[in-house]
Amino acid sequence: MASGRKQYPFHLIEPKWQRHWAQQETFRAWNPGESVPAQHPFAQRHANGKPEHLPKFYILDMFPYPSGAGLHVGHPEGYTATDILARYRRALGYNVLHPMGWDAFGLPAEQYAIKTGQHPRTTTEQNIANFKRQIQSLGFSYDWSREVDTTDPQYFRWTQWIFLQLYNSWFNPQTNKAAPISTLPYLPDLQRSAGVSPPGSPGAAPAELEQKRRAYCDSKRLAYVTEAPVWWCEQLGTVLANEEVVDGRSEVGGFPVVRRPMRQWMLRITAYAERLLQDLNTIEWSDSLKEMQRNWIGRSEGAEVDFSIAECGTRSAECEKAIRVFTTRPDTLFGATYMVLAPEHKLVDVIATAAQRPAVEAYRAEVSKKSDLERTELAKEKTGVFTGAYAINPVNREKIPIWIADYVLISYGTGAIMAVPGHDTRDFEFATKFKLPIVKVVEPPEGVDWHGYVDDGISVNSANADISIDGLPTPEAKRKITAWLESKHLGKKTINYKLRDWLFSRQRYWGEPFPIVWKQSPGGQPYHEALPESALPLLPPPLDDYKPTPDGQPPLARAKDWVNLPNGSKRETNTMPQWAGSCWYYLRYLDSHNGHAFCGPEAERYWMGSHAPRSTLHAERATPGVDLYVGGTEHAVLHLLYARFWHKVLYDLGHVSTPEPFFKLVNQGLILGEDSQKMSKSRGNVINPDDILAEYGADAFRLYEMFMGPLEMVKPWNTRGVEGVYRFLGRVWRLFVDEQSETDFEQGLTAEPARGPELLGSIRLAAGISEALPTPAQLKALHACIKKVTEDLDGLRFNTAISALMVFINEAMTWAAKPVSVLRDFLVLLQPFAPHIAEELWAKLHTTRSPEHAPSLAYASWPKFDPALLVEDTLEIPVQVNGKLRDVIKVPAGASQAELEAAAKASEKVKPFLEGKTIRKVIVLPGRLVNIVAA
RNA sequence: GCCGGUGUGGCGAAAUGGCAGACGCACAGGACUUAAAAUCCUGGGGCCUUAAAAAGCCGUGUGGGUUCAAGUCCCACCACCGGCACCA
Repeated sequence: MASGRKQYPFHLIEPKWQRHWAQQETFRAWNPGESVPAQHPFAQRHANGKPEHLPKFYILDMFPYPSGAGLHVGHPEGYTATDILARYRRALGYNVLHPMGWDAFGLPAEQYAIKTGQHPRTTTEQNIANFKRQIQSLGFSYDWSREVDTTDPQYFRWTQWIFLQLYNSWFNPQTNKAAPISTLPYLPDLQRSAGVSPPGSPGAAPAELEQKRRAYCDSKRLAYVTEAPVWWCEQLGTVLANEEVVDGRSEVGGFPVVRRPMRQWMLRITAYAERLLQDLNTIEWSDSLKEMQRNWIGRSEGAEVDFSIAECGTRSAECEKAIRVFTTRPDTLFGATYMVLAPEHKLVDVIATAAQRPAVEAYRAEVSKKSDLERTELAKEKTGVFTGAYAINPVNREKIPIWIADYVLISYGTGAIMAVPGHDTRDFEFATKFKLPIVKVVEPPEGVDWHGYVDDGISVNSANADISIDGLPTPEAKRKITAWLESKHLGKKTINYKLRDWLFSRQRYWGEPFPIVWKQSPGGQPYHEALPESALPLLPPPLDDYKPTPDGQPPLARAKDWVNLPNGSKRETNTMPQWAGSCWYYLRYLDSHNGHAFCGPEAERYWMGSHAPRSTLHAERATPGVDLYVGGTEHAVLHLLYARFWHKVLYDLGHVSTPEPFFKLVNQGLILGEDSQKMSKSRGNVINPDDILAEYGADAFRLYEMFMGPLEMVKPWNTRGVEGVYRFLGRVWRLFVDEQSETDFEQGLTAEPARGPELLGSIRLAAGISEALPTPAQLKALHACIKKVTEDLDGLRFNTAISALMVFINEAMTWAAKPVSVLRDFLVLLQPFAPHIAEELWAKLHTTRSPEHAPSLAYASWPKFDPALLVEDTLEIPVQVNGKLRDVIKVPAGASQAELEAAAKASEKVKPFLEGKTIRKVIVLPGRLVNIVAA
């Protein structure tokens, strides 16, 4: 790295202030009711202000997974942005909550444990220590007293507690809210109380009834158990998450994985699909992010339609029933010429004819071997098999064949479709391949081929004795046919979502154990039961071996004493996924030491905004929830959807007071390597923040990451650019300090490096700095800077704010006399971006007192800009002829339209362009521009 | 295929519909220096012309349009990045 002389002694300044802030607890945020010590800078700033009377600002970073690789340059990007805003809001007078913590459960620590036998806690603690050191060396203004660690029993105690809230709740479709399971009406109870016996069980035994009731409750809980296929990797001896499986092989090691059904815990997030979708309209997230969530939720409106079975392979009672399909295009029902069931559909066994059964079985076997990935990858060529059975199209009574094909998914809709090859791309491909009839029921616009035309048009060939939708445009046709189907009890309007319930269990060691035990009913069936809240936290057992058992049981199953309880019940051996801890950490920060609740209600209402005083400091509305959340796009759906889901459940149950957790959210853009490629070890283009810090210091590092470009943009790293902002900080330093004392300092430092901190104090202020009154030009430069920096911070435009600071410094470097008042205000503006150098220079400006007693820059008031100072006496006005720039004229600031027009016409540079032409029109914008239209 | 985003000097970028390229990097020339580093000053989109300049013309992915005026608004396209992807 090419670099000569140090621009300024950041290596002494930065640790000095980091220590100072830590000792003073400068950035501690105060909860309602807390008494602030009189000597704390917060108390000095807000002399009569109790925390609860101040407007709050909650600014949150996505907490990191403390990996062994240490901090990446992407982490400080978002962290610097939030830190700048946190410091800015403090200067404006807000009570700012800006916390940090660790999302510390996770696979790497567990895999390291499997390899070495070292407990994941040890690895995790080491990694956290390293992350914390790195983050602290950047001088962020976090309130470390609120630090959370998801693997701390005092933390995950409440993660388990929230799980119990889910477990003990059901979603009431009447109120559209979660409610305690005790409020769930149980049908047999109701029937009995109404004097009606449940059919077929006049004298049901209490035990049997109890079992039924339990099964009914379990079918409604927000946390429930099901058999679901998971990825099992034989070589790794573990189960893998979807994200850990790439092209049918494990991401680590590249070993084959297979689907295997296992008992799994699920969370009923689908119950919240509509609210998760609708409430996106109430929060300020980027359009692209909202769109991603909308797509993930995948709402589509349509109809369910019943097709009766005409010819069936067996004589089962099932054959009397209908096959239900979901369609978004009920208007094309007359064009349904065949049906397709997913290969896994329950009715396939029932309807397949003897002749077709071997082919059907073979196809199903083949499909079951394929992963979802293969199924979609091989999507080019459609495959499928005829079942031999027929159904009746309910609108035209035609007999249509029933096929099975893997392009129909069992997990969406009803797992069965009506195929309309005329107007659906996939059905068209399939019908073409298997020579099935294709008919036209939608008339496309003039000149468009109707074959496979899928957009809206006019219905044709769509009438029977009872109903006709011919001639209707698609939206009306849909409405009319759906109403008709409902009237005939053949179908009904339905909404479907792509969103699936959340698979919530992992077969891992390093995660939160479920607070659940399994018991045997008298009949021998196992059932689950929640632990009481008093049993929390439920700690995982100590183990020597962190691998799953040879028969595929989770690692916790190895701890026999832990699993088998004295009363004969057994513990749940699955653990929760890493998402669990990150679903609610922003709530724990509010009251992170509370031993009685996940968060105290007062702290919750204050910081989440529902009871916070409205801000009189800023022209904006009080925001419900976290005021600003910054993090990477990689969490656009999963984390941000899961957290919103949990928050809504807690809201329904009265534990939190806002329906949404994160009011405003910004995604920082990825930082690429110097070669404009994604940073990766294999490419060798990874930038280590520690190296940059050692070379240029934290302030330059912070400044550079913000100066690179807009926060949300993807942008390549350029270490030369760091040198640029580093030079800028050097100019700031030289503006303030006396050259001779600086030279003496350096010589002293070379002789006795150990005396650095002491020598730092010997650097004197530059001679030109005085209490003199600023000149109008100086005030203008300062106030232009205040205006620009303030507006840019409000708009999160850090790069242009920094350029305004540079413009100011470039001008101030030319001043012989430097008024202290101007320099002070400048330091307040600089402080959020480069806090260490700003604090050091601020302390030097207060030399009358010892630096320890100087008012803290961290709580200095943000300067207000005075528009009157920015008014110019003369203005430079561009003059255009026919929209092309011809001259720039100088006019007095108050020049009237007529004066401007006259001055423009008088310009020697403009005249030649008006020669021989007639002036048609003159556009004069006073103070801005003159445009002469001539022809 | 669908959805979202982005295209501006050698590079990162800036620009309420109103002087395109602020600020910074890299580069070139100069000052200081025995020399270097550091620092300071100056220059710079392209074309045309010229000894040098001035003036002029062109210029924000491409092609149209709206407007007195378009990087900015509208229409159609192209390229790149991100997400989803047989979701009926």
